[in-house]
Amino acid sequence: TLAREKQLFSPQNPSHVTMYVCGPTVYSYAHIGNARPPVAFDVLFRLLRHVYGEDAVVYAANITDVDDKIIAAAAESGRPIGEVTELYERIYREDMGALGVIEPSIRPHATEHIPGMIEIIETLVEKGHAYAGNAGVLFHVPSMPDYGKLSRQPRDEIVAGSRVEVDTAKRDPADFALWKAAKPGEPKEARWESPWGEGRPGWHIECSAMAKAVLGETIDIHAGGLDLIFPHHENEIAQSECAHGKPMARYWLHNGFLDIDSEKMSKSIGNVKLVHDLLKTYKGEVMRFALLSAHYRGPLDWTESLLAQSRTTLNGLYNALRRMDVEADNVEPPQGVLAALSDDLNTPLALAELSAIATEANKSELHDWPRLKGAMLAAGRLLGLLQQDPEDWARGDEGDASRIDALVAARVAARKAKDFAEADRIRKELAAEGVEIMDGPGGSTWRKV
RNA sequence: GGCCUCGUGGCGGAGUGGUGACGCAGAGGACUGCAAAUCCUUGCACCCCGGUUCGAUUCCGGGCGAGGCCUCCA
Repeated sequence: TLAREKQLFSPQNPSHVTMYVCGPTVYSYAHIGNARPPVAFDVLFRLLRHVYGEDAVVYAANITDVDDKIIAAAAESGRPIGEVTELYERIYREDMGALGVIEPSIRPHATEHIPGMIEIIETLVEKGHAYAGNAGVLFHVPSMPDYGKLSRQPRDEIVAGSRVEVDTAKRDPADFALWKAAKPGEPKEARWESPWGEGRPGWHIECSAMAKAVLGETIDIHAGGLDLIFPHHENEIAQSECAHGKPMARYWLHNGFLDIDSEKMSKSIGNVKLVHDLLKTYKGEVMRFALLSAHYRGPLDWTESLLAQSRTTLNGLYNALRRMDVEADNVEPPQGVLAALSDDLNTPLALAELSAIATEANKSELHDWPRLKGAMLAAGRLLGLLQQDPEDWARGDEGDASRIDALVAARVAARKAKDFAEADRIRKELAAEGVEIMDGPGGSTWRKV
């Protein structure tokens, strides 16, 4: 984003590659749009680990557990702040896990890094980039000559077109809060001692401090949603670079927005879809496939038809794996898939490559199965797909498999005896409960549709 | 107003200065007792207007259209 072009990635230290993605504020359930960055950059994490080695990549995704919204949510429900944040963090992790997101290397919590935040703010005050007032400490935007380089917002325009309320405490209208003085009535758990009295950190400083603490002053990759470019990431840059005198991140990546049925997801339209709820209807892997079906930088329109297509395509891929009933070779990911992902995470192209391998596999003979199955699974590992047992996938949520197995066996016997009326009757009976039978030369299999 | 994306066939969605990826849906065929699954075949796609070029969906300019950001929304 900073360069406005694709660049060749080269880490500062190939044995210690660092990436940071802004994580959730844990005060409620995550919606499907919230899931896009964790899923997209999970693929990046997997790719980097493949290229540089599992232990060489350090991925930090924070948990924002102090924030106005959290305070409000806690007050509203009458529960302690810690209880609210713990609950929603747990749900968040479960939801992301269901989408195939592997745990980042580090999950820093804002509340664990307050001293680090205070330290950076002190440095900024000392260096003349920040000043304290009654309401807290503010970053002085004009003190940074190249402020706005990420969003390319001319500073005057920020002020002229902004929705900023005139705040007399600010020396410049663009100045933003580093430290917010506690207001009367605010809960104890949301205030910390500081050189400027009791209060809590501003949003932006949290990420600056956490990134520095767990990854260092200059990180390789910083990523997040498009909407964070301004002001969040712009302000992170301002804080970190003014405090440390070096670039905060060498590469910035931002994912596009997710729409629902061609409309922006918003509470006012009433079309917000929570991951937690969607998981009751769709398998997490189907949702992940849908999320990866568009390039991460582009928009993604979340529709019923997208989900249906994703499910069908994924079924086909699992079908191919199921057919190859052999031990898979442990092979490198297919070149085409690796090349696609290496080119700015081109997941749609990678999925196309995967489909091509599946087609080849469906045409192949036994002696090619270990290699092709291995190739599909290796590609799947990079994408976070196809890691389930194909039999389990086919059987879906069907609990009583033995009863179905018995019926299928009875039908096989009927067919052998050329009693096709009985065979068709059994097939019809199973179809009524969503079980589809597939007859092959080697016998009959079934799957839950 | 400023900054920034994007506009590809029924749908999703890559990509490229010159033989129309891939998936879904549809049509035809093979296979099958019939199906399903699978395979094969099939689809006069690149918003409009100029320009550059032997040739543009791809490069340049201008329109039109859609969307995002402009102080705490991924």
